[in-house]
Amino acid sequence: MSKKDSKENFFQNVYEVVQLIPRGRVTSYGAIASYLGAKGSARMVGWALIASHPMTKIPAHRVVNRVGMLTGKQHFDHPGAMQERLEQEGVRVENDQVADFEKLFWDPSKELL
DNA sequence: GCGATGACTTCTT
DNA sequence: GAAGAAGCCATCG
Repeated sequence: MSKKDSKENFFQNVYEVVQLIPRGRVTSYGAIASYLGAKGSARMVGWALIASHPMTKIPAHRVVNRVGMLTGKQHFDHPGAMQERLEQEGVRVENDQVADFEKLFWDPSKELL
């Protein structure tokens, strides 16, 4: 831990935020990135989830893109698991897209504030 | 070491 | 308003 600390911190932050997402709620990569200060680097958030998925048990299915589309469902154990899990939590998903995404949107910088 | 790709977002045409 | 291109940072080939 010396120079890599910054990067690790970013990953840790993502895990914390995603784990703090209330059940039946979803968020976007940009929101997390912006909250962490990586505004513009939403891709890193996605990478963090990929790395975190097999590492930590975080509800990555609660994280979707800006339009609420389950873009990363393919990265789950089984395609469709993401949607099933969301529905299991009370989130309605249609055509790999979160219904009422704006309503279920969970902004860390606003809700967590 | 350079090029290409990726669970995205935002600006510009 | 919609479509295309660029930007961002890290990992893989």
